[in-house]
Amino acid sequence: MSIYDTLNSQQQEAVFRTEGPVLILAGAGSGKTRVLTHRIAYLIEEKGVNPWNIMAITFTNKAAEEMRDRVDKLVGFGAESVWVSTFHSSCVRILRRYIDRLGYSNNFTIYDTDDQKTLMKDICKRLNIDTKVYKERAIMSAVSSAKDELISPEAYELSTMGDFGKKKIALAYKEYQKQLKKNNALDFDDLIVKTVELFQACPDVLESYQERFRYLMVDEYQDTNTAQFKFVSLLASKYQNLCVVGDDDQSIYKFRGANIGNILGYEKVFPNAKVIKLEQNYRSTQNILNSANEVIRNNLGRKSKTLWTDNEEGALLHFRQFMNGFEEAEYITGDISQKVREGECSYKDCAILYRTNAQSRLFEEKFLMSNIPYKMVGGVNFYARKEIKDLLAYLKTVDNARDDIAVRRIINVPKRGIGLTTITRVQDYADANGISFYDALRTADEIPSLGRGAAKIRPFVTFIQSLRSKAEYLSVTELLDDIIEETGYVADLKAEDTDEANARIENIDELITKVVTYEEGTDTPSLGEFLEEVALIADIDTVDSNSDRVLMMTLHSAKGLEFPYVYMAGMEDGIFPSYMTIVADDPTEIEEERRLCYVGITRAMKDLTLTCAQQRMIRGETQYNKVSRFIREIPRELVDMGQSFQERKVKDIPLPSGFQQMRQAFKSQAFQPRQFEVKKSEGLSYGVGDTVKHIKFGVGIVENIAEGGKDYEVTVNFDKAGVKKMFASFAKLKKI
DNA sequence: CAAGCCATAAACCTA
DNA sequence: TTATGGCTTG
Repeated sequence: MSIYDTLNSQQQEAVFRTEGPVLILAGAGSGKTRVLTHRIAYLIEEKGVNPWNIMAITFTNKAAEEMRDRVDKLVGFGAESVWVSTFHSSCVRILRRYIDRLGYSNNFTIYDTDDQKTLMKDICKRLNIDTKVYKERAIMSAVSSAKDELISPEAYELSTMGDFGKKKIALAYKEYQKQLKKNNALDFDDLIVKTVELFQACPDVLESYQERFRYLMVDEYQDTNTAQFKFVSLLASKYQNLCVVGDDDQSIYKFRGANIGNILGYEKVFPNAKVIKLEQNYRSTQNILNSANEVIRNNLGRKSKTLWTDNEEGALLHFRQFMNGFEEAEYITGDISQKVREGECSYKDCAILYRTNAQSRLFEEKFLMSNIPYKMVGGVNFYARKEIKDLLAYLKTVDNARDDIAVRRIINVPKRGIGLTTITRVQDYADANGISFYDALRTADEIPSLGRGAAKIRPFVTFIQSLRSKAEYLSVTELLDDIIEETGYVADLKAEDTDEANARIENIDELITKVVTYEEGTDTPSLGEFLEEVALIADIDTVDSNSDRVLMMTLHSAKGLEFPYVYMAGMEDGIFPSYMTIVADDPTEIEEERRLCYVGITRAMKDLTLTCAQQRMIRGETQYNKVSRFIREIPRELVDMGQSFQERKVKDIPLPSGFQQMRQAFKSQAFQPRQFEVKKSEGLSYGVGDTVKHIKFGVGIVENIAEGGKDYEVTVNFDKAGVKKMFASFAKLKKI
């Protein structure tokens, strides 16, 4: 009995076919990670391949770690020499070694989205591009897509062909790359692009990596872009042992340049490719799987496959519609805490998935209120917080003073009386003399236009210089402590003594912890390596599967994960699918949303709840959305329609049958007054003279109720807030 | 010349 | 509802 006997025959085929190009079409939950890990084990143990010659590329660091763990368990020795990492960290490792061949220096900095934006803003100013007409964001995304497609600034310029707007972008693109190089910095896209450039410019480097990585495996292949594809195909072009695993139905990163053609056209690029389909699902119940199949069936342009499972039929899916987002959140949190209380599951078995991060706030509030432990993935990235970025900018400045963005970020943090005017003058001087911003600062005394300003700059330069010499012998932890101490960063926050300032201090403490953890866990810790690790960290990477908390995240972040109980919230047209894709001319955009829905449904192992709200506050405005079209695509016999929260609270109203309610939900236009009429008659549980409670204004007495069109207008005299008029359906008054 | 205040615009998903 | 930029004031 070998470890391979536990695989089904398709999985075995995928494992045993080690030579030549292989495309594994792996449906959701079909055990692809298992296949990949077993394949690595097979290569090492049965084929005698040196682990050193194997490379596996995953989507996130978390997935890489997980894969390494599993390979470790499967293979007795040598597993640690297998190169398992993400595209980005693989490329960084290669570039750290060879990027000098492209004229950068090897200690380059990595710019995150914020840094990119700062730089782009700068460039627009410099090139006199009116950011009212051409938004930095739009320019950036144009540049980014160009890079994803491996279009150089020069090639982009040629393609503009008299298009005035594109010409501006071409100009900005060119200047942007020039500045990056001057700052000795790369953005995320560059990490891939420059590696490809390196391979193309230096055949000897390419050759050495081709020899090293004789067996290549790429996970989540459907989300690779053109540049990434070029990267792997260059590496694989010598030995052709490229095994890619993906699912075209789970391609959800088109907006980021993912080229679904990479998977649909794989056989064209590698004509002798062996295609293997994994269609047996080991994760979900039949009901969940059938729903997913029915939804995704509505997409054209996909490789046909139908997932099936031996698992039991399982519970029906649940669908619940609520009056508003508050009730939706209340229901989901209540449902989770009930399940936990009754011992059905623990918190970590549950996940709430939503389309946009903004939807998380209501859940967060409810979780806090009901004392439920939770962890939110995404939102404002820890490393994007101001205080963290400030401190990191100090570290970056010490590490690479050519990084103008970092230097300019901290030159006046804390306040040193160096303002925009001074900075501009220094920048002009630097540009005129072809030196970096920091070098200009060092010679501030020689800049005539500065005048008195030069005196303010001097202490800053001295400070940085002393940090740099200390960096020679101090650990990263000590260096960071020194920076915090000398700048008085934490001391200033303490003096502020607001909740916000305290939260910032906590974040800084966390950063210190992270530095300490890093230094303890590495044999040869270095400042540069720490900064690099920080730059490439994704939110999902920090999720600890051991702690017992409810997870909440966007549908995108949920890819690759699974949970026994899944709640998909905000299932409304306009939210999911998003408004943008509904009004778009391009029908494939809806298809991408549908794939996202498919990803969401297939995260669930046992139980899936779909919820939506009739009205929802979006950026301070109330919107009325109809039930998501994706709900309609799920056969109703697979769904339990339940009773809405509203109706459960008002017991004396006879409940409509689930079927009727569903029909109504499906029929409902964006907003039907008739529906409101129903709510109106059943809604008010209070009358004139009753004491009521309002969520914000507190306790008050109802003075008047007036019929106003589709709603009641209630006048309440609040103890604290005074007399207020409000609409009954919005105010959510409770009789006490 | 810098710092604070007010008006205004903009909002998806991300390594 | 929040972030950004312009404007005013010290």
